[in-house]
Amino acid sequence: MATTKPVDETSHVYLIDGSGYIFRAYHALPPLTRTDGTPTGAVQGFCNMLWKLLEDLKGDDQPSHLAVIFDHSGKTFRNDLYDLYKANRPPAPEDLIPQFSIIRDATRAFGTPCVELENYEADDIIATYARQAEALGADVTIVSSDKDLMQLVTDKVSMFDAMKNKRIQVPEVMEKFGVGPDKVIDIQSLAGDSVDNVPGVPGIGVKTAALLINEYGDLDTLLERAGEIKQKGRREKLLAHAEDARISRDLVTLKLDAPMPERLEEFGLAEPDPDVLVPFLREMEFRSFTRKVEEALGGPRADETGDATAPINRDDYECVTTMEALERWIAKSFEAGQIAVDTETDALSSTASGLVGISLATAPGRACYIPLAHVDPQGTGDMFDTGAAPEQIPMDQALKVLKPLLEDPAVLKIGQNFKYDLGVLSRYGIDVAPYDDTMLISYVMEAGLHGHGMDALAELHLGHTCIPFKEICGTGKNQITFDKVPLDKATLYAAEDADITLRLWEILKPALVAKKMATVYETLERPMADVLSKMERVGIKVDPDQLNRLSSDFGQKMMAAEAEAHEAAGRDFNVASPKQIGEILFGEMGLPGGKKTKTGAWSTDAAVLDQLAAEGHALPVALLEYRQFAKLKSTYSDSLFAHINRDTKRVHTSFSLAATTTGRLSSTEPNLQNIPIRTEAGRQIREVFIAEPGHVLVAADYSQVELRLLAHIANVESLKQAFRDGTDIHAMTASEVFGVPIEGMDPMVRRKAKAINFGVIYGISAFGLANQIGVKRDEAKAFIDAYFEKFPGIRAYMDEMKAKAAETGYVETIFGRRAHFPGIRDKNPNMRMFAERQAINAPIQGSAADVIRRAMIRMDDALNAANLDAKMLLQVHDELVFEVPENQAADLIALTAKVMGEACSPALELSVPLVVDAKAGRTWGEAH
DNA sequence: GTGTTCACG
DNA sequence: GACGTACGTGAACACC
Repeated sequence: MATTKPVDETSHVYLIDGSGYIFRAYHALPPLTRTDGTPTGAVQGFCNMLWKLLEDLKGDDQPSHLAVIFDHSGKTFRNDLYDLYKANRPPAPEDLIPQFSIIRDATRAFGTPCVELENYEADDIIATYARQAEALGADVTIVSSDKDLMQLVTDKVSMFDAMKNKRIQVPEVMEKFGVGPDKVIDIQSLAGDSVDNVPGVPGIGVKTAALLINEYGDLDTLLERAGEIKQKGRREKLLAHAEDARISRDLVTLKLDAPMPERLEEFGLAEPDPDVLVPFLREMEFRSFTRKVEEALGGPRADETGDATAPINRDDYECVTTMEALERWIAKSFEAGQIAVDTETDALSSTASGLVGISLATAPGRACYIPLAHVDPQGTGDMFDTGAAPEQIPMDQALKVLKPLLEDPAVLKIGQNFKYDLGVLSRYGIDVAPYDDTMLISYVMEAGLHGHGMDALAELHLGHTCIPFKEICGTGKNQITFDKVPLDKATLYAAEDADITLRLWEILKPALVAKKMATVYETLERPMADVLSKMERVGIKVDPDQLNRLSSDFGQKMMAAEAEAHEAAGRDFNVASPKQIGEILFGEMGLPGGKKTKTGAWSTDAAVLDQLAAEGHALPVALLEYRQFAKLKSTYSDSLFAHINRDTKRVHTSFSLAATTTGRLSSTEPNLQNIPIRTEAGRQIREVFIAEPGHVLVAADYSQVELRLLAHIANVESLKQAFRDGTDIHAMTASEVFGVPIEGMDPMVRRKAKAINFGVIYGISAFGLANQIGVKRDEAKAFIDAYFEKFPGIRAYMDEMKAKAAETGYVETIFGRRAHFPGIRDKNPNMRMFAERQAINAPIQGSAADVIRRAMIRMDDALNAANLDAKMLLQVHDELVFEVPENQAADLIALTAKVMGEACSPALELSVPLVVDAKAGRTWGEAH
């Protein structure tokens, strides 16, 4: 921060014209944006200039005092003098506007006073301070190249053009205006200024004005004696526009008695505080600039404890191969109280991989790798392998001493995507606790802004590029598993992961608290790692024989459909190629093509083929048939079979906690959240998911959670009442919108209302609704209008979410989870409208995600308390699937209804009931 | 690697 | 007045 120090003859006061800086910075830099979409180009340019100035001034010209002065937004007293003043200025560019206030923050972050005053321009404040400093005997430098300030130049006051690195003193002013600084005002009054819309005298420029002033002495004398001028044109112009010249003089004359918001003495120069400036620059994501500043301000503050942003030095990592060294690291870990932990395995799946090694970090830069199951890198790995494995601690011995550390309640274990490591270690008998997860911390704060994998976070927060996995293990068919990586290379990679994780935690955890997102993290995210890790490990049983039967059945149907398609087309072609299908249908057969894909190719999706089939063509029917069975076979029956775990004979999906913008989970390898249910053929896949003998599957799903939450969030009394009464909500909507009684309602009318209800959740548009229910666009629009008429609260909700997103860049769920939409500020209207629909949908979808997360987190304790041997297997957004001994099914159904139904309390009292439908069956299909 | 299609909520 | 649009995912395949 600036200090207070008196101004006297020894002082040198620097006054920076901030507004001039801003515009120069804006035009000098490309339009950078931060990851959240905030434009930052001008901010960076400004920071660069300010930093460079401060650096350049070290030495002879070292300022004693320094301040940045800004124009205040809005009108000034000059507009009262002349209402056209600066009237022809175009408005500031749209992406500059949000940067004005950030630049003021930047100035303060540099520890530099930041001055502005309502009703005055920066120039007036600069003028007032300059004269005051001069009167105290100080030297003054005005950092600006604005000619309007040249009237202030004296032998004590000079200007400095930071761009051209040029000092402007009396001779330079003389050169520009042809007169001394004391006559600059007179020149400007005559010459005017088209940029500021100062009228001046038409036809008189700087050259002529200088001539006249040098002849007549000053403006007043000139105007008095204008009649004496010989040249007719000049004489008449001056006589006619004398008043304009006087107004111009009032406009260009700088105030020397502006009120001073701060005393000059308070501008005492001080070195920027790295603890303020560095975090600011980092938040702005000026990565290389941040590092530069860091180094200049005393270098990275790496000490014994290490600093998260200190340079990463992989040479300091230790490969731990003796018990003695391991004991040393364990002791250090207990001492540190918090360590980063990362596991290396021989495959990507936490449920089907062997532990290969563990890395630890006790402080930034202090990390080790403990290899446990590395083999000879040159070895073939088969029974003829004679190569010796590298020297390492036997796994059981190492785990025996690591277990107390990893389970110690006083030592926090920090991981990145820790669900993975929890799962691996759990299979080796270690239940890690307590823990933090940097991926989840990042997700809670910045969902929607960027990915949350380690590479992305390291790049973002540390400006560090991690060693690519490919570089260690290779790629394609030459890829090796981690246990074959030589220990030196493995150590670099593995220890770096732990090091980075610890550094990320040191940066992210305080930010989590500062942003008040710790509650969301603690109640909705962190516990989920445990819950999901357990579900993944349990897996779900599938019937392998049944899968095989389905695969061959689907295969036969594919072949039949393919033959039919070839027959209908009159030639052979690749039925799986949308490109060839398009060529045949819309080229050779000359059918009228409907939709195009976004690349301009003919669309051949199911909607298009359905349409053509309805028109009586045979080929699209065969293609639809083929596609259906090809999908079922490749994506489901074949894939599920391939995913059966060799040891458990079950299928173990992996749930991603930080993949979606809204808070939903996703499921991969295999995706068990999109198992078919809508068609008869597809439902056969569901029948393959079975329970162990003596057990049943129970599927418990929320009934219309999203609509219920919408009713609650948008506070629509009639909808809430309908849910309380247990009314059929779509019928009720139809009745309201179309004015028909619920009794004996036409199912088509109800279908339309249902589509509207869903449309609302998705951020409805007439086009989308028309498309969905097959009506004309204006008809759809009429439905929507009628809907909003009946439920004005919904429209208010939508407007509110759009406004909130536009203002803050994010929207929130009922439990405070945030979803960010950088596209909301995109200059492309389509992108913006897309972001608006997302912003409407996210609080609803995200709140539903929060609700089921709360239920899942409580479920384990609830099952234990009820003495049920049920296991939670899957989550499908609004549904939980359990496996339970047959005789406990009824109890489990009652329990799920209770736990899921009461998931919001006590944190929140929902104004609508949450209804849960639960059913038991021998297969997943049966449980529906 | 990108685009298209299609499975789910 | 034209433009392109329902929200959120993951996997397989064709094609470059």
